[in-house]
Formats: sequence, C-alpha cells, structure tokens
Amino acid sequence: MMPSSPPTWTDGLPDENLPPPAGPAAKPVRRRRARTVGDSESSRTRLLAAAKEEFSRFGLMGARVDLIARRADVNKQLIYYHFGDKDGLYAAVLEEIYRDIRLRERELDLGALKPEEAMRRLVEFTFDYVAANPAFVALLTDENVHGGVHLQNSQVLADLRSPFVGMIAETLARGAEKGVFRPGVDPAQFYISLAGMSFFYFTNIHTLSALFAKDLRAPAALKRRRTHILDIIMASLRP
Amino acid sequence: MMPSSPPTWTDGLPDENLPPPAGPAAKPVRRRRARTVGDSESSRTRLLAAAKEEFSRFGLMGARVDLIARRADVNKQLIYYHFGDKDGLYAAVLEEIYRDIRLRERELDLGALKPEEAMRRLVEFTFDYVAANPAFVALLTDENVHGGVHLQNSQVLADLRSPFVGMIAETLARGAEKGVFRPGVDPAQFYISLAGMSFFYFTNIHTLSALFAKDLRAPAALKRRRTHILDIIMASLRP
Amino acid sequence: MMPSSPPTWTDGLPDENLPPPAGPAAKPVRRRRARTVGDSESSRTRLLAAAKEEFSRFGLMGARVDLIARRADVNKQLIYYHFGDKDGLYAAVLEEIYRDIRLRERELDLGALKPEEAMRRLVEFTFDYVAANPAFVALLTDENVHGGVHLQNSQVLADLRSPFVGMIAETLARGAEKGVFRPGVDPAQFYISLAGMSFFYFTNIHTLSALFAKDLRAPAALKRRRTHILDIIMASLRP
Amino acid sequence: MMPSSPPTWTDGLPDENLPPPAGPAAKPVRRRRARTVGDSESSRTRLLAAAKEEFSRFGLMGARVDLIARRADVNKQLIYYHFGDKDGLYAAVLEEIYRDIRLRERELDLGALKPEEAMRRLVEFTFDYVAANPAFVALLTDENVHGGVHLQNSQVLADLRSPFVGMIAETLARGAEKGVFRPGVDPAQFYISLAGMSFFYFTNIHTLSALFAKDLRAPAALKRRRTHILDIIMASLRP
DNA sequence: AATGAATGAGTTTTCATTCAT
DNA sequence: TATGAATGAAAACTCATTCAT
Repeated sequence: MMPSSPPTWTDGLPDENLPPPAGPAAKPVRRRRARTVGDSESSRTRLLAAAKEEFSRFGLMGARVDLIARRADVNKQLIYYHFGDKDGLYAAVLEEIYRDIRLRERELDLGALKPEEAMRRLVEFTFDYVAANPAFVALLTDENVHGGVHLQNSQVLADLRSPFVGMIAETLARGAEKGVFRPGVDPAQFYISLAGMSFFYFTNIHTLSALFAKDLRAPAALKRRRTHILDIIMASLRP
Repeated sequence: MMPSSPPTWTDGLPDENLPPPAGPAAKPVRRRRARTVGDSESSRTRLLAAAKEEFSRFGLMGARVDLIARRADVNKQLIYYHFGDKDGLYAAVLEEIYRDIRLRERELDLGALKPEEAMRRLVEFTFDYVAANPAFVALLTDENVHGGVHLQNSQVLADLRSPFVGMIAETLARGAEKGVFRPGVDPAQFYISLAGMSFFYFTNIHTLSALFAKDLRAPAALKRRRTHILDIIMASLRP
Repeated sequence: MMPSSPPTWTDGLPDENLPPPAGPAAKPVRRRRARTVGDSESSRTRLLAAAKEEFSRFGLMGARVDLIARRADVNKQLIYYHFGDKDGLYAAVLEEIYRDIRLRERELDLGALKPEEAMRRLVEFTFDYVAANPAFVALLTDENVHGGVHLQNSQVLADLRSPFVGMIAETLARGAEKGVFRPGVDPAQFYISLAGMSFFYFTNIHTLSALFAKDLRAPAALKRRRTHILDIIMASLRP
Repeated sequence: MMPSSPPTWTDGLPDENLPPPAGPAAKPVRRRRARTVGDSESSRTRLLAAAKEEFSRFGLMGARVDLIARRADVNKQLIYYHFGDKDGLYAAVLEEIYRDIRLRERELDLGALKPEEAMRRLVEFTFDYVAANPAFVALLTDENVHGGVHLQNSQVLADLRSPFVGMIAETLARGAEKGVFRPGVDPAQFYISLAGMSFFYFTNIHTLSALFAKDLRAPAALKRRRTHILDIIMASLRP
C-alpha cells in the first residue's frame, strides 16, 4: 500500500527518491538484482504502487510509463507484460483504489450506533478518507475526465454498488423513524452532497487557497473544514 | 461528417465535425472548409474558443495543439504567435472563463431581495452556471491538478477575490440578523460547500452515473439535483 | 470468438481461435485451453504446424514468435529450446514443406501413362498441390524475398534437385518422340512456366481479384483457372 | 541468426549511399540544408523513392521507417506529416508504382500492328517491365501477402481496371478473326498466365536458381527466359 | 521438456515547437 | 497576421530472446 505521503497537489517537485535514469549515462554498477528472483508478485505489486503514485500526480495522460517503471524499479516492458498497456495499468490502479475504499467502508460498523452517531461517523469517514488519500481523489477525478471508461470495462464495477449508499439510506431512515432526522432526504443525493463537500475542497484546493488567501492544506484549516461539514450536514437533517 | 476523402489515418478523431487535418491531405485539392459567413471574429477569438473546448475535455496534458488549431480552423503556428505556447493559451483560456463568471456574479442583484430569496438565488446561480458551463468546471479542476500555477502567474488574480463570497457573507448576516437563518455559519466554508455540491456532481458524473446506474446528465436528474441542493442548503440554514 | 474474458488488450488478434495470451491473463484462473484429446503430438510438432501457418500468413518478418507459441499452445521458450531461434524455426518449416512436396512428387506414377496423359497429370498435380497448400506457395515466395538463405544452409538442399523436372523432361521427350508434342521444348523453362501459371494466381490473388473485380478464390474461379492452364499448356505442346 | 542481409534479387549489399545514422554519435557537421528550402514537393518525392526502395527490399514489415527517412535525407517525422503513418507511405508507394505501369501500358501502340506482332509486343513488354522493375514485382507480391488492403482503399483502384487486359482481349480477337490465333482463349486467364510466367521467374529466382544450379539472373538466362515465354505463348495460340 | 517472468534493443508514433516565407 | 513544411525530443509500444527454476 502506498504509504502516507503521496499528495496530489502537494506539488510537482521533479521527484524524491527515484532511481537514476536508465539512459546510457548511468551504465556502471549493476545495482538492482538485490531483489530475490522469482519476485513475480512483488513486481506487479510494486508496479501498481508506482503507477498509483504517478497517475495520481500527473493523470493518465501526464504520467510517464518510463517513470512508473523506474519508480517500481522494474523493467519498463514488464508493464506491458503484466497489464497490456498504459491504460491497462491505469485500470488496474483504479480497481485497486476501489477495492481499498470498499474494504474500509465495510469496516464501518454503524448498526450498533444511534442514528446521529452513525451519521456523524459516515461524515467523518468520508472526509477523513478523502483527506488521507489524495491519490484516491486525484485518480477518481482524472478517470472522470476520461469519461469513466476504465472502470466501465472493469469487473470491479460489479462490486461497485458500494454498501455506502445503503448505509446512508438506512441511517437516514432510522433517524427519520426515530424523529431525530427530518424525513424525505434522498440518500443518493445526500451521498453526492456529502462526498462533494469533501472532494471539492481537495480537488480545488489551489484555487480555493488563492481565493481565500490562505493555505487550506494547513492542519487547522483541515480541522475547520471537517467541523463545518459535520455542522452543515447535521443542521440540514434536523427535523 | 468527415468530408469527402476515403477513410485514412485522419480518422478516429475524438470529436464531431472538425475541419480536415492541417497536414497535407493525402493529395487532393486544398479545400479548406469555408469559414461560415458572418465570422468576422478574429482567429484569436476562435482559437480561444477551440482551446476552451479541447482543454476542458482533455485537460492541459491531454489536449493537442494540433486539434485546437484545427477546431479553430487556423494555422497551428498562430497559437504561438498569439499566445507564446500551449501553456500561454491555457492561461488565456482560464482568464477568460474567470472573466465570464465574475461578470455574471456581478449581475446578481441581491440587495433588494429578502435573505431567503437572495440565498435561493445564490444557490440556483451556482448550480445553473456550473450546469451550463461544463468547460468552466473541467478547466478549474484541471488547473488545480496542475497546482493552480497558471492562475497564479496571471494578472487576473487581481480580480480573483470574487464578490461572490462577499455576497454570501452579507446574505448570511442579513438572514441571521433577521432571525431567518441560524447564526455562526462561516461564509467561506459555506461557499465551498455550496460550490462543492454542484461541482462534484459534474466533475464526477461518470463514476456517479455508474454508481447509481443512472444517467445523471438527463434533464430530470439535473432538476432533481438542483432541488436537492436548494433543499439541503436551506434546511441547514434554519435557525 | 475470443473466449470468455471481457475485451482487454489481448484483443485484435489477426486470427480465429487462438488460445489466450501467454502473458498473465489479467488476473483470473490460469485456465489453459485443454489440449484437445488424442493430441499425443509432441509440442515440437505442434510448433512446426503453428509456425507454418503463421509464417505463411505473415512471412518471416511479419510472423510473431509469441503468436506461434500461442497457436501451438506451448511456452514460447520451447521454440528456442527446439529450434534455436526464429530463423531456425523458419528453416525447419521450409524443410518440412519441401519434404512433403518431394514425397508427393514421388507418388506420381507417370511411367505407364501416355505422354499426353502424363503431361496432363503433371499439370494437374502442380495446380492442385498449389491450390491445396497455400502455405507452400506463401512460404516459398517469402523465402525468396529473403534471398533463399534458409534453404541454402539447409541440408535438405541435397534432396532439392527434385525429380519433378526430370519427369517433365522425360514426358516431353516421350511425347516428342511419339510425335504428339512439338520438339525442342526446354524442360526447365517449361517447368518454370507451368509452376508460374499456378503460383502467380495464388500469390497475387488479392490484386488479381481486385483487377478483375471477382473473387478468384471461389471454387468456380479455381476450376476455370485449372482448365485454362491445362488448355494453354497442351495447346502450346501441339506439334 | 539472420544471415548477411536479405536482398531480393537486387543483391545484398549492406547499402550504397545512405547518409550516416542520426544517432548521437554523428553529431558534428550540420551537413544537409544544402537543399534549398521550400523543397516541399521534393521531400515528398524523395521520400517516395526511398520508400519504394526499402519496401521493395524488405517488405512492409521488414522496412524501417528510420532508414527510409535517412535514405530520403529528410526528417523522419516528415513521413508522418505527409503520409500519416507507415502504411500510408506504403500505400502511396503502391499507387505510384501502379501509376507508372499504367502509363507505360498506354504507350503501347498496338492498333497498327498485325495480331502476331501485337501479341509479341505484349509479351515482351510484360517480361521486360518485370525484369526492369524488380521493385514493382516485390511490392506487388508483398502487398498480396498483406491481403491487398492498401490498394483496396486507394482511389487509384478506380484507374486500376488497366487497359492491358483490354489490349489482350482485342489482340486475341483480331487474331482469331484473322485466323492466325485459335479462338476461345479467355483474355483474363491469358493475362494471368502471361504475367505469371514472368513474375514467377523473378519472385522465385533464388529457389529456382538453386533448383537448376545456375544463376538465373545472368543476362543469358534472362534472354533465354524471354525467348521461352514468347515461344510458348505463340505456340499456344496457334490455330 | 517445460514454464512464467523478465529484459534490452529497437520501432513506430506523438507532439510541441520552430523555420522560412 | 498567416501559412505549409520541417524538426528534435520524447513517448508508448514491440519483439526476439534469455533467466531461473
């Protein structure tokens, strides 16, 4: 799994710790082959991680196959061996991303909570996941730029009908029944609003930072945003 | 609507009715599609329009200088003449869309309206503008992918501090004072939420459509979204 | 007729029912198409058959080692194990087809026939063999494109001096002696003409079909060609 | 294991006067730019000539875009500018080849000749053209390997219905009428036979040379072949 | 005899940009 | 202001071949 660090907009430094280019200049030492052979699965995995990083930073078009391979420290052609082409790799990354969030969603255990508590957890989960996984946000946005074609052909789409909206629906229903939430809120629309309030903050953080002349990536700003979303969501649900 | 010529390597354009390629057509007569009459618009203007379309569809990296020129039906070199380079053109497009939305925002005349009415108009304006200007949404998002650098270097940044947040602030204050809105709502955060609920719907329309197995671009879906946003915003502001 | 799997990067094969790619299928189970029963044939044999097909279709340069292995349903590396390299495989295929035609030629039993009958049989054999073995024609032509080097280095060259020209010579001589054929026909030249009239029809069948706006592969067209060759050959031999 | 070099019959010199490779080794002198600028047409023409040479030697698959550009002494990318891609260039070469032979065919002035003379001229023309234009033969054969697709999409196909078969038909008819040729000879089949006898000699010259253990490219051998064809054709037409 | 993974050296193609007029 | 031709650098992708087991 990609560690903590991989900010999208955290800025386009050339890059940190990539191995030196393969070009004819870098001939000498045979560094590499440190990895024990028969590393098959590991190559694939490392490739996916590297691709996730590069694609989330630069998008499908902007990412470079060469750099992905270098970052994964594997031969470039292995990408074609394992994934067919750049788009295949991109699709694989998207699938993995989706698999991860679906996993996390399932861990949410709302059944035992009161509606208000459950809703709070849903909101927090959404914001926190988005905040912690800039690659997720970036990739999803980029995939939409490309018309969502990579996910359409993916069998992950089957799993796609995430439990999340279901959880929202149930929570809204329980709250309405119990009289703590106003009734008639459409769960799907509510989901889009919820996600939108978090996503937009991060996808547009640069122009928003400029607009408000402050760094929205600062911890204090993040905390403030989180509180606001919670606030507005709960307020909107009052009976 | 590809013209006469037999299917050649110029096929597969991602678009509708673009003029023939700039490279020498296989051989025949150099029939350039007669620019439709009454098109006194300068090639600069046409370039901007074409660039707006292409950049909004494919992003800065994905858009092709060639296609932009073709769409504008001008020589590719003119892009360099007028805008220096691809990034210059991109920046020019961004400035233009900003100029446009600022213009529209100024036309909002909220002073005479009751707070509730004013707020309703703000919400509707946001959604409607975004819905009517997909290029605006796409470009703004894409610019953020690139760290917002094109706007930073732009002199439009001066205008950037849009009146919109001010209008929101004022409306919220008037409403709170009058007792029709709950107090303590941060206008900046509120703006982000408002915009996010509209933006996210459009930037992520493909994956959302897949998620809900529904075409969210359908007029009925749009109407529904608009209503929902209005609904949730107003509900959240109740005292 | 690609198998189950969804359309991926493995599509677009130039052929019918090839087994799935050698690279790791996107992910699922490694179902290798069960080799049809009764296939005690060694993988070497299957490789030769597959290579013959691919080389005859695409030529030495155009054929792909990968596809050959796939068609033979064996691991690509086996090609190198058995034949050294691509050229070695190509040479082996050439030897095999030569072996085959030499075999058939020897089965022609012309001794007992009258010269006219013998000649008729020679002509028919040539056309029929060529018609029935498109790979033979294609491979021979392709080998000539490459300067005939693979056959030169082959030990089959020893057998090369086929009995066929001898048969022609003898038949012409017998006919001339008997007064049914005009004398002075050079057997070697005659052989080339005979073969040429059949070969050319098949090697150039596409452009010829276009030229005559007719599908020359149709059974009726084939029959017609066969008759014509017989006709013209016999006519040319009249005393 | 590719031997020396794969010449058709033109013979396998590595190559004559190609400019040195563009690789980083060859940096220094800026030789070139000797050509006056605005050489547009000349570039295209030179590209076609170079392509004709390379494609005829190595076929569509075997020819290298790089070498073609180098031989033409133009920037490689100009190929893409002018012809779209490798296939486009190949198609253009084919068209030119066809244009040439059509031109020559039209120059044949058979009207004034007696049928026997006219037929003789047709036969000689065919052999001589094929003998003098190895590239024509090679390209036509190679195009057939690829299914004739490049010519199918070409508008030259319109001109394709060459006058040649018509000339044959007319000559045969005149001869039959006059009683010097036997009647009932199908012109189309006759054309194929005629061409086949010349083509096959050249396309298969290597294996044939091996078969007969003599160099069929030797002038004497060519002359002999020419005479034989004339001989057999005329003999076959006797009433 | 057989396999899946891996690789280096090409090869076509793309693309922003510049030239010369 | 406008154009057609040309270009260098880099990009994705191909392909025969080898590795390690």
